[in-house]
Amino acid sequence: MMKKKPTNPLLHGTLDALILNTLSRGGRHGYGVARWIEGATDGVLQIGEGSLYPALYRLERRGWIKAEWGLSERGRKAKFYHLTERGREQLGYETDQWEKFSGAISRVLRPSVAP
Amino acid sequence: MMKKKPTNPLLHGTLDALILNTLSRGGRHGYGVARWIEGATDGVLQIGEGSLYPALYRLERRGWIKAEWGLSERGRKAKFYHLTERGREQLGYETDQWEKFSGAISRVLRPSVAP
DNA sequence: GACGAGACCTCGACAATCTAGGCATGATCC
DNA sequence: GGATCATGCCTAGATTGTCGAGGTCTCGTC
Repeated sequence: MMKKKPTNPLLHGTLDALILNTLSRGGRHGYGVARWIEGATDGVLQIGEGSLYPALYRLERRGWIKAEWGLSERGRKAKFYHLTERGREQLGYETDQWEKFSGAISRVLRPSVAP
Repeated sequence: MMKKKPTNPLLHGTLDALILNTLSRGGRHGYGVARWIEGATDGVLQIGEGSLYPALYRLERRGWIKAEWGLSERGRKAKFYHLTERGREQLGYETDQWEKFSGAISRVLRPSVAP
């Protein structure tokens, strides 16, 4: 059977860090952030727009990113985001958290590695 | 500032796999599963009972684990769970998913690793 | 006989994601 | 000129899973 989960709950909580990290490589508009993450992971991570935009607002509300309107490479109006100083700190914190927890989970899930 | 998230959203979706994996090492009662995971991760992962028991019911409802009452080592009545055949398949599936997604996330968050 | 730890259970709140829509514009192709 | 697609933004509602805070019962110990 192997019931497939309807969605992708593993993304839970990591989307913030993914977006912050993406923006730490240079400003990008929202749509571009999602495309970049998909490309960088060979399509493994798919960011739906219903997840993307709420996440961007959340990050902006918390002062971790800032937005300004501009024109995309293709000549359409687009909202460009860039990391703030506090956003960069937050990225560091969340990256640490990710390594700590994902490491712990991996050690349980993939046992029997000789020490 | 580095606002600390109230809870631990990284656990989202991985708790099932953690429980299934724990039970794949031998039957255990619910309380013992939580204690084992905490011990195996040096306390990094803490499983609250408000997360634990709902998760166990979920897994049982889906046919991945089965329960029977018994007596704990300390002589108290306890519900012992063990993996079913479908649970073992599911564990394989979820472990694969975890490696796939956590690998993708790690590659984004920790870039610049020479190939 | 009080008290803590073991072991179970449940309710309500909450946070984050997903589904599924909608809008507008520019490019491409028939 | 019209259809269609990709780009780019936005939102409402449902869903899911975790968490906090409560509660019960029993055993062992002091």
